[in-house]
Amino acid sequence: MIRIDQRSSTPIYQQLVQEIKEVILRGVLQPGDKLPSVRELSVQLTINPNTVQKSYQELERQKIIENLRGKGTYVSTHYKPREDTEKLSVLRDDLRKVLIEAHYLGLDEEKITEMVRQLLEELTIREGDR
Amino acid sequence: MIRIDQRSSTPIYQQLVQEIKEVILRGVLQPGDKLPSVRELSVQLTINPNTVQKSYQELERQKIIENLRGKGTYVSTHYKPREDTEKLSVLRDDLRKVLIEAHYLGLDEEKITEMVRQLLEELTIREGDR
Amino acid sequence: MIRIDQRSSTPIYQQLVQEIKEVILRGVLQPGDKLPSVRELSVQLTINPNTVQKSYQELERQKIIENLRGKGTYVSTHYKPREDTEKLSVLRDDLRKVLIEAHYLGLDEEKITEMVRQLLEELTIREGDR
Amino acid sequence: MIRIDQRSSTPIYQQLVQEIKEVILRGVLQPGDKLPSVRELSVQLTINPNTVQKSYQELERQKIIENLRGKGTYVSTHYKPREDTEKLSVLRDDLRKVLIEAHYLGLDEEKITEMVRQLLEELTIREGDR
DNA sequence: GTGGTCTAGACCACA
DNA sequence: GTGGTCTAGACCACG
Repeated sequence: MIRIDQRSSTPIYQQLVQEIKEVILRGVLQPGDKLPSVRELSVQLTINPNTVQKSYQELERQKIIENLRGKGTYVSTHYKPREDTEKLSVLRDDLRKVLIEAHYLGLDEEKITEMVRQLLEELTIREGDR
Repeated sequence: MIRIDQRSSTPIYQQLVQEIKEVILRGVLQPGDKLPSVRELSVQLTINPNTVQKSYQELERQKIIENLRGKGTYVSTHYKPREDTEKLSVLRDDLRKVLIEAHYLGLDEEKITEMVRQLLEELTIREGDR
Repeated sequence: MIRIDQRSSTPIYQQLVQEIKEVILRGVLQPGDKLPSVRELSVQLTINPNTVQKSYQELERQKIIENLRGKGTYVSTHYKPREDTEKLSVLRDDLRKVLIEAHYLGLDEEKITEMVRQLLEELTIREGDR
Repeated sequence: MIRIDQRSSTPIYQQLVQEIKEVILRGVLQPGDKLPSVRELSVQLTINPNTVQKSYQELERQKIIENLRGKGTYVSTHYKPREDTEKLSVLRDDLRKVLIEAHYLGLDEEKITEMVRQLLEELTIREGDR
């Protein structure tokens, strides 16, 4: 369900954050669901527990998951994006970078728009819809 | 014309690569135009010459600029994007990341699409069009 | 009357100690009053009986409540704060932490003082006064 | 300048965060000043570099300090507290806890208010004022 | 020389 | 059994 690329230059803990966010967004993990324990996941992915820990803490900081004392970690039931103009401006910048890159790879506007459309569709297939 | 954020977590040399690519894309620098010398630019941006050097090397590797020995560095006159399925897949992944992030910031598909549209427009205003 | 936040990072048993202290301070529970049994309270708050037990023990250690064997747990009738320079110095430290935090949240001295005043007022409304 | 209590139950990294915040608030370290490097401070305090690192990262997250790529860590020059109702409510709660504790230590309102006044005074002595 | 990441392994508090 | 903290030691990217 979750894949880590040990060879990638992006830190493992960030990959993991990313993957979990995606899994939740797609509805594979729903609000209230239990995530695997730190130890469990570390064994499964053959990475160090501390690394998993770091990812979980980052996700908790973002209010996407929450820890229930001694019971484990769960997908937040009440995640609410809050206005964050700074993050929004960062997002815009990241998007700009990607679009510039796309141009240099020879994609025209049409192809880019199509790729966006496709990805958005992919990401919004909820489990419940199946 | 070019701005570097010393506090950003993305390496300065990568920021610079990014900025130069954007400047070229927007037509501020056109094929055949001369880029500032490493020393010049390093002074102007108050960053280490080695850092500028590294950026120029990266851009040269990508065939976006070229160095004429003793004469300086110029925007390539013959840049041609080539099919690169690996880079394309990386791009797709980066785009996916941004879109996931957008969702968690509370943007719906409409707002995302609009943002893409806006950025694409911004990026394709060529100097020549003015 | 008593609220526990399972998601909070402060241990449940400490939250409970805190809450009971507050309830007594406000006079909702008066000296001599009976506290709910461990079992009762654990059911009511849907927490582990061991956790309630731990809280009661802590409160007993602080002489704030007392256990009459077989009869239940009662608010002490003879609580007397005793000079405890160590605890006082801990308190001072905790207060300092809060005040530093307040500054970093942008509160000026006036606002801080006002907040203290308000809270003190809130806390000293006794049931008997109603 | 900074003291860590290895025996304390509060994590070292949190103590360090706290201490640095206080040092900055008192003006011993001013905006733009360089903090000791991770390694340096870890040697000085005889704690693990990772622990210092964790503190620095937490402070950076709070925008109180910032990292200048390869040059070291500096006190932010443009810290601006931003409206954060959630943090404010946590602060209020913490303050309430302290005040309750104070009552149980036998302090009356007058003494509490006086202690607050004293601490506020202590904390707002800036280096520049000396 | 600076911080960022990761591993291995240990201990502890909490429920 | 769960996560939280800490240490020791290693490697790496960046400037």
